[in-house]
Amino acid sequence: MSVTPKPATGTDTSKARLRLWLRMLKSARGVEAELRERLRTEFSSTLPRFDVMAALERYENGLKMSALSGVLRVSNGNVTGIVDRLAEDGLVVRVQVPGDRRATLVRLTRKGQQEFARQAAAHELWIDELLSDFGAEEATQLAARFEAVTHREEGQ
Amino acid sequence: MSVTPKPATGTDTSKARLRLWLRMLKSARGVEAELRERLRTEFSSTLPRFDVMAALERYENGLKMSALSGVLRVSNGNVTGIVDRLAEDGLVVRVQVPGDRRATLVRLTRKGQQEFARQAAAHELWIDELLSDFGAEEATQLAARFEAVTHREEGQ
DNA sequence: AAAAAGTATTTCAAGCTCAAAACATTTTTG
DNA sequence: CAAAAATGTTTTGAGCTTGAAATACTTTTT
Repeated sequence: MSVTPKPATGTDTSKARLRLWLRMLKSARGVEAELRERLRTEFSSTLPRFDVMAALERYENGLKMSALSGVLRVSNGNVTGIVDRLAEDGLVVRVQVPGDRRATLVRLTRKGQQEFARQAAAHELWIDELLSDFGAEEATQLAARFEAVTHREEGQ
Repeated sequence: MSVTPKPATGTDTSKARLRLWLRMLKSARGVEAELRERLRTEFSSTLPRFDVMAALERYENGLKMSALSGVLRVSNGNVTGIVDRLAEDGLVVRVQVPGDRRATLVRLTRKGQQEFARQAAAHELWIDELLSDFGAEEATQLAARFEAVTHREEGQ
């Protein structure tokens, strides 16, 4: 009698979890693909760019590159290229941090704020449409249930 | 009085749906990242490679390149590179289709079947662990609920 | 003050991803 | 039959992604 149930392949439960995962993945990928497509055609942009702008929107004082990759949970080097391109388009700026010559703060420009506002409004409408099978209550319930998965994955 | 409710940003319902989407995305990405990491460290492989092998497993007679990208719902050109690398490793083979000199059939080799069996067993255990917050019943229920999202996204 | 350890960011190589273009071959049409 | 349309695949170019290495600077230790 072990305290932790012995993990076994082929259990009813493990099969059900596997099916759930496959569904979740298919759903999430489907919605994501649709969002990518619409960002591309309607705003000539991408999901990673949108994600970066969304993060910067929440932190008006700007974020250091490392903080940005931390918030987005992507690798350090990853953000460099995305911010490079956003900066080329004048949507963000890199600002030197006074006391520390290593660090830079990334911030949305006014233009970036305006552009993000447009995209975010469209984004919310799209999600509303794509998840229209869920009512307010069910959506709230399900969201709560998924916290479990999220929290299992290390802090925050 | 319109038949379809007028879409509006900032509704309670649309806010709830947005939160649900953000949670789903975070959960799915978290699990996916963990799977990628484990495939990388334990099998020196990747999720796309695993996906391709899983598809080929289900179709023992092999799949044409176009059918493969159709099943996986990724672009045509995408699969080319993944299959190239799997073929280099001797896990799949390209077989000429008798009547049609344009097409090739991709098939798992014996080695590919054996390797996939190892990985699939580990994969099921990982999912069982990562989704351990869901019991058999809840998992089944949720999976059913997500069919809605999947089916909203065009055929199959 | 020099050395070592730590922090912040970028660069690099490899692989994934897409849409669009290019090729090759087959089928249909005029 | 020849031209045109359709089908099957690969190539191409741009961007995203990662982990690891390289750079640059700051703080702590000795």
